[in-house]
Amino acid sequence: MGVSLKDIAGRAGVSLATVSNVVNGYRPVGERTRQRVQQAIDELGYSPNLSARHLRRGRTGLIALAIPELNNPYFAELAEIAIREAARLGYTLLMENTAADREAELLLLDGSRRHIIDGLIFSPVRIGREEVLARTIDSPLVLIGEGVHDVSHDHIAIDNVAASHAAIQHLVEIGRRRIAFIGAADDGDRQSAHLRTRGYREALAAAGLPYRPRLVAPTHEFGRRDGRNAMRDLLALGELPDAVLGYNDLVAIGALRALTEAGHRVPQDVAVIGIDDIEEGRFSTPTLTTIAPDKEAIGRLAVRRLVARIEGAEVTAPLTVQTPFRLIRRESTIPV
Amino acid sequence: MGVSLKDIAGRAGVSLATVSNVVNGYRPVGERTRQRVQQAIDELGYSPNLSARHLRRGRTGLIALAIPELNNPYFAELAEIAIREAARLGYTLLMENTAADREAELLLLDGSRRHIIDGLIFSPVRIGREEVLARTIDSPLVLIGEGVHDVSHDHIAIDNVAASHAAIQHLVEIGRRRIAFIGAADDGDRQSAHLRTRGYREALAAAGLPYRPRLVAPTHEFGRRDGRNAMRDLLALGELPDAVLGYNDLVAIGALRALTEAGHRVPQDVAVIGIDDIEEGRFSTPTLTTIAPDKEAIGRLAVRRLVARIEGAEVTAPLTVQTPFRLIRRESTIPV
DNA sequence: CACCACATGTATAACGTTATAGAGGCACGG
DNA sequence: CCGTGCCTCTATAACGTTATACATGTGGTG
Repeated sequence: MGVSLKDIAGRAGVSLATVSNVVNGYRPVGERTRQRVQQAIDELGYSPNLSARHLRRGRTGLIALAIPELNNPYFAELAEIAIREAARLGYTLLMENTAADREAELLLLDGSRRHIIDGLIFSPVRIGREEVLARTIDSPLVLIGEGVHDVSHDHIAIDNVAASHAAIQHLVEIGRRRIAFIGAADDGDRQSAHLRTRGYREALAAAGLPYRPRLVAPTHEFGRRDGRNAMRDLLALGELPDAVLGYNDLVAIGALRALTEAGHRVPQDVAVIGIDDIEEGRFSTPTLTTIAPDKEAIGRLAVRRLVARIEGAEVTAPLTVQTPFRLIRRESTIPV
Repeated sequence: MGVSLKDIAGRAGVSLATVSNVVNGYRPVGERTRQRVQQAIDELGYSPNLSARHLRRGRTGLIALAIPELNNPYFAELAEIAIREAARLGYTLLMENTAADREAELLLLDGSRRHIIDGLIFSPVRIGREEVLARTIDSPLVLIGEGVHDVSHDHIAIDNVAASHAAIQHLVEIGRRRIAFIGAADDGDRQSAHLRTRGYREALAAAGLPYRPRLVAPTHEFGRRDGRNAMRDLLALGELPDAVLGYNDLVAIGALRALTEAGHRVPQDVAVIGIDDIEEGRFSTPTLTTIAPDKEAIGRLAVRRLVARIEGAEVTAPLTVQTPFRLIRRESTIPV
């Protein structure tokens, strides 16, 4: 089916090895033969078989980015950045969706897909430290997000505790006192939800505000629907907060919708803030105040680190980086 | 580095071929040996090398979905469906982003990535019929979207003319008369923009309404920002429509934002409708009326068709399917 | 003129897998 | 007791590539 080196060699009247040398420039080739070979390549439309190359050389030039939610624009935006950076470094980035599924995450680490890529950038949310450590890893792995800590891999994430702390601090500064948190952790499996809950509690304590469990709404998933439903439940209970922090922008947008539907004015009656700075929040009504992680830094750093590992930085100790974030004030939060 | 068949064979004290037979069940293996082999596999943690398998067998079990805009939730939602369907059929789907870039689209067809996947679902927007036809394709290709027509490949899309026609018809039915179109085609390269523009014009004509060029705003890209800017320009020109059709939901949401910012009430003063039915439109304020393509059908059909080709339906003639769509009324359109 | 360095090309052994051909053992019918 | 067939298992040749070792020719140097 495909055109192979052998076909080119036959056409150009040279040996197979010479064609290979022309293609990858591994060894010098005379100008005349190079031209003949090149011409044959152009005529027959040859492109190297990646599987065979990988088998022989151990490299494909492919890396993968595995994310838990394809539907979350945060990851789509991150992926876009990572794809660009990978291309800049001569790699192709493939996306894989684990759909926040435990089995899918495990399969990613053990599975045969590992054999086809040179390295993996992985954002685990359902498996823990032990499970990551237990795997024998033959190709480089860079972790992103707060799913796992203290493992012997490069790890890039924002400080989730500090991020939600900063969000609450902003709400406190504009005079809010009854601050709800939508999208808290309801069981043990999503680490960043726990961390953001901690930041929420710490910030309340720092501001001298009481922690009211009835203002904290756990959700199982973290989409718009979950945010809306949780907010509705909170309102149904008769708890009207004067501010709401969403686990992420999607949850915040869901909460925003529930508040609007119930006739509460945002931001006058209730201020709303999210985390992620997805583009959607710049176009919602009202526009959404948010904590913006430095996606550019996360995406680029993850790719660069992975490529460095692939190209032989085994000796270097695993790197743990906390990328910066900043508060972006928009219409959804104003002083009381 | 990785564990290979040879390692398992050594451990279990059988031949390499026997291990292979245990793994793929190609030939019967005695119960006792099967167990020994299985045990060795479990102990050493073997997983087959996909590159080698591909090289030998010609199949990887990998298919790819190449989309023009990762940031567009429409494609993310479509991808999610396709990934599920692929998994159901025993395939893994990889996503690739062409970023609506001409070079990237061409590379996809010629490039060496083709060698690593069994087939490709492709939504081209920058290359045309001739360029698709000119490629010698060695692995199956299914096209989606309206980028290319009448090529000798399976092709799945909605009827874009009919879709925008339906949208305009709805606006007319609720009494709107000055209907703008944001996100028209401004040059030759995006086919679906042309088609949707045509549907707009045809529907106006059918309703006996004049076509006013000043109400038609072309954009180069089709995101929220583009919709907002185009709408602002329209307003700046003093053209206040009583309804707006966006090329897609993102453009419509951008237009919505521009209208809100300018103090116009949606839907009372201006009705807004989009195309795509992305989740975001179910949570915006106001929620967005839209033309909903059957994403489930498109995603599943594309994958099934591709898998059928991979598994040997070469004889069958190329299939062209137009998937259905329907109008979903939400808050952004009410009668005058 | 023998020798060596160097530049260029080639033959070939892997990489890990699967499919083909065939080897060995055993039971059964003639 | 031999031929036949079946049931297991094994040896081995590919798949397309790259790296190593080797072969050839050409020019320069002692």
